[in-house]
Amino acid sequence: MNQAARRGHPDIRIRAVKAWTPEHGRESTHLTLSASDKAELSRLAEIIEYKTVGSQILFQGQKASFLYLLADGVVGSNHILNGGDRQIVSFYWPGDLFGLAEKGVYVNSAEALTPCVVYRFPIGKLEQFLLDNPKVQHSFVIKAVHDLRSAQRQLVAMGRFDIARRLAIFLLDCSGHEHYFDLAAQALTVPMTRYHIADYLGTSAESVTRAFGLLESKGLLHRLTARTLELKLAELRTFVDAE
Amino acid sequence: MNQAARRGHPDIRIRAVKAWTPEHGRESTHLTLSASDKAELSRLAEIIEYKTVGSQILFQGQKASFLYLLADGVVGSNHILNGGDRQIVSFYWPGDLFGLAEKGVYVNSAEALTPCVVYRFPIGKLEQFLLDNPKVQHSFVIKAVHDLRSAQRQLVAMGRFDIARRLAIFLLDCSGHEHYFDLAAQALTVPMTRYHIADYLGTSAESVTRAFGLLESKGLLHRLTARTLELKLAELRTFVDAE
DNA sequence: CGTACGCTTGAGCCCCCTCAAAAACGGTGG
DNA sequence: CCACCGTTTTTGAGGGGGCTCAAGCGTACG
Repeated sequence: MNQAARRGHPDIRIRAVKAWTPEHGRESTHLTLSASDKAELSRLAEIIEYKTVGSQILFQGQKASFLYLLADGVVGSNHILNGGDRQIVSFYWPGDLFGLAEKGVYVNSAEALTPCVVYRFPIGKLEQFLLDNPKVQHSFVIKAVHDLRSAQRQLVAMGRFDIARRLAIFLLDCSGHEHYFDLAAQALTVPMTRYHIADYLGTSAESVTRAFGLLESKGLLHRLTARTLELKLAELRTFVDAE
Repeated sequence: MNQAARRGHPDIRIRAVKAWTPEHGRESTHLTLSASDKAELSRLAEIIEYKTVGSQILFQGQKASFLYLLADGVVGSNHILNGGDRQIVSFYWPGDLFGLAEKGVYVNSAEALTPCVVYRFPIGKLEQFLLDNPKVQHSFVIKAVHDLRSAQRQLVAMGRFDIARRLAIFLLDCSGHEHYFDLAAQALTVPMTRYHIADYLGTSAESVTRAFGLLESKGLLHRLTARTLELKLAELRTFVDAE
């Protein structure tokens, strides 16, 4: 078993951009929960650590008893088709919720792409807590809407962008996550393999490599190693915007 | 102005499949709201009719002041890119919510594909009502999660299915909406043009036509007219499942 | 009855997929 | 510390699905 109970209590934070509230001043990337809400939430949950890369956290088709909040690490959520093809539906970063279900059954599997720490909430207790705490439930609405927007953005990318542009968007997304992007050096540490990226972008690992080659030849990034990239954020953005 | 106030109060229903509740017996396609909740909700909203096909209900980039509940008709929600390309992010059917926003601004435009009737909720009032009525807010969580699943399903289709299969999935989705699918005759009345379908499937109108041709040649459907199709549901499903 | 829009069909080309294999990398044990 | 081995990444060649451009056809509406 590659999971273990823990002592320390990592912070409970939910990563989301607000839907209906205009932003004044500096953007905040996380929702604010009161200290007591955090405390009560953490009392509902179990903290679980997945120490080995590649651990399966939950399985498509399994009875859905828990909702997961990622405290640390990166998780990939994928859907397997009859033919065996795999589509990664989303990557999750610290502060994200995962364990999407339909009629009580998980819709996708979830795999740890790095060592991970998660809060695991029993669905029933969590639902009751949310009904008793409308403000917290409101945060969950915002989070769901946030994830819906992300999915739609990816949908637009899949429908209208070629693979180089999809990759550029993906890298820009990654660059938004502090722990994996060194602001000083503008260096991104990509936590996933070419295969994961390919399955996320709806293409093949070979095409991902070729797209990296193209972006590099255009001077939009520089490969220090296969998994550490020096990004030119502004140039990548104009490349994407040029459509 | 192609909108007008109305007398009658169409039913307030939210179309969604539950996330964490296993289904016992017959599936219900809509959430249940109490009569009093419905009454209070309808008091918050304004009923608006869009009588002409092609009416723009809201615009990408506009300040988001309202959330819309579709009571009758079909709506397309699309995102326009710099280059002018259009991606339809979702079709909405009676019981669906639309008007997705980020930081107080609509992310997509919404267009009436048929004459439509909508409930228009002022966001501020609606949010306050949801905070005061946790059970109703819970329904909105379920609905957001439902839409998230739909977006992810479409993502899988875009990433892993060829155009004929995407079209088949789309037609199967359409066949789930009573008003447009005649169960007795197994005849679907498609409310959108080839261009709409193409922009939804991430392809071109020409390719949509050719995909129709392929499905027809395989005996999975029969075109009575361009917009009325006799579907062989079971055959379409096995075609999709064969991947 | 004409015109605009939606639908269909055809021809040519390009992006990207697949198959194949080499090169680079990382971890393990001697 | 180094040699070995599996995995990951890269490169190459060939073929096909789908895009674009173009034109003909059907149909609804003024």
